[in-house]
Amino acid sequence: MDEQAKKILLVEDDPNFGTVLKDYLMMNDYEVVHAKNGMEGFEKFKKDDYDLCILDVMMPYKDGFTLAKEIREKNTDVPIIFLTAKAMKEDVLKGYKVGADDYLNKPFDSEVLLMKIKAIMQRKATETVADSKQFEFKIGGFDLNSKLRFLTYKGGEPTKLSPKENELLRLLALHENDLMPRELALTKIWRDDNYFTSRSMDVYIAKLRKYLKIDDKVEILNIHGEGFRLVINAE
Amino acid sequence: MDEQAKKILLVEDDPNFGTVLKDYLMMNDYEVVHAKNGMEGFEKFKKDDYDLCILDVMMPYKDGFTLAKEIREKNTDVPIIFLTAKAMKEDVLKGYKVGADDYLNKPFDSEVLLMKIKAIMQRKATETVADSKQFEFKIGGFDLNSKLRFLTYKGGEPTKLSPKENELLRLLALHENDLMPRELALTKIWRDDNYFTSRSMDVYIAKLRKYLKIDDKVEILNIHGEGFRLVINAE
DNA sequence: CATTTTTGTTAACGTAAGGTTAAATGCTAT
DNA sequence: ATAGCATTTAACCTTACGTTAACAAAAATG
Repeated sequence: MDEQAKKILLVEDDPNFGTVLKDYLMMNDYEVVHAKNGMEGFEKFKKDDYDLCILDVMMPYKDGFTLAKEIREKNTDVPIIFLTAKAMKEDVLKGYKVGADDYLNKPFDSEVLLMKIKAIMQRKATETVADSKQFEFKIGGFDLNSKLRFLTYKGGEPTKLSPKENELLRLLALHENDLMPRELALTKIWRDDNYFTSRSMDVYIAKLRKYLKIDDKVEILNIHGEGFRLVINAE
Repeated sequence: MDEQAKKILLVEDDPNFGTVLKDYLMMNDYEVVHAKNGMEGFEKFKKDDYDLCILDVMMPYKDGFTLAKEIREKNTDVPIIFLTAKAMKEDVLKGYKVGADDYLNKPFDSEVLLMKIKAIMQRKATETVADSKQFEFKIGGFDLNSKLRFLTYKGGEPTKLSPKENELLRLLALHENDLMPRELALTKIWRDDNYFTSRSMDVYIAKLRKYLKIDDKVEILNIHGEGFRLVINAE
């Protein structure tokens, strides 16, 4: 079952600490690639697939947040853990905006890190099955191809969807007939939850409703203060 | 499953280091041919098929980059790993867009090399199966002979394609009706991913579209921010 | 029922990506 | 050297996206 060693990209400029951490992780059966700065980290990231990234925040050439942002552009799903020097509130906040899964203040207990890693891997393992690999949805009379980003109604001309439209509709479809919390879309798609992103999301809901209008069995309902619900009515 | 020992061409002028490295690789079940300079390296390369080349950069008679370029002329697919002295900055390397799969700074950890080799072999293994050996495609009313670089429409006069046109169309055809990521073409064909190569690719997309225009069942669609899709519509 | 909060809708704007064309450069073979 | 390609660079244009703003409507609050 637990076939393949999970691969971790560790980006840490302090050579001592980095090596120690790497060894520790490897002792715990992870495959670890160690990059010494953000620049190198990104190169390594591009070259391979990783199950987790651990990024130091303070680094020369390219700090951890910038690196995370670049990584996110290429891959929306890799979990990221930040290592921060002190409990800087802003740092933490900034980290979550980029879609961090966790953060740790240095110095930290290595066992805690290990637990966090395990938890994240676990989460990903169960998430992935249902979520991550599903790209085709039947939504009433529509077919959504989420990989190629198009929406077809009864085999007619496909409508092209923008990335945001596509992700939002996909998320709604994953929660078909169920509540899709506002906050979920904002953190997953917009990676930030504030007044403006929320407004932006509303704009996209409007766009989707327009697309879906031709099928009156399909509608997006609002649940005030909670989120939205993609409803597919029977014939 | 893991049938044949992978064959590695090692070109390294330092006899001590070269021998040690060769032995180390052979201990890890690779078949290794060791050449002592670029000249000899190229001779050996021509004489056999290799799964990987490891080239020292600094060598008398013919340096690693020059050798790599010659190798590339004969074979666009062999992975190449460069061994460079620590002093050399990445900037210097970037000038040589030979399509290296990786770089290693001497002195390096032999385990790291081994991991890189494994990763590269793995990558190639999954890529190669479907891809590497296919040279004829039916694209709607067209026939593409990718070996001779001919594009024929309904048995008419063949159009000659330039190398880049040909490779790009072939890559699109390999992903027929599916997304062909921009980045894939840039790394595989242009061996570099920047503003200009990207622009260049667009120019070639335009050329291909012009060729394909006579058949209105065939079109190249853009998926904004992702890549292109060669669509072949039914009758 | 007045007021605040949340959502709906449309349009405008800025930025980035892609499309097109032509000129400059590079390459190869004569 | 130079003619004839292939390819890249450049400039310029168009389209696509996403955010923001402004205003309207609906729902909650009290």
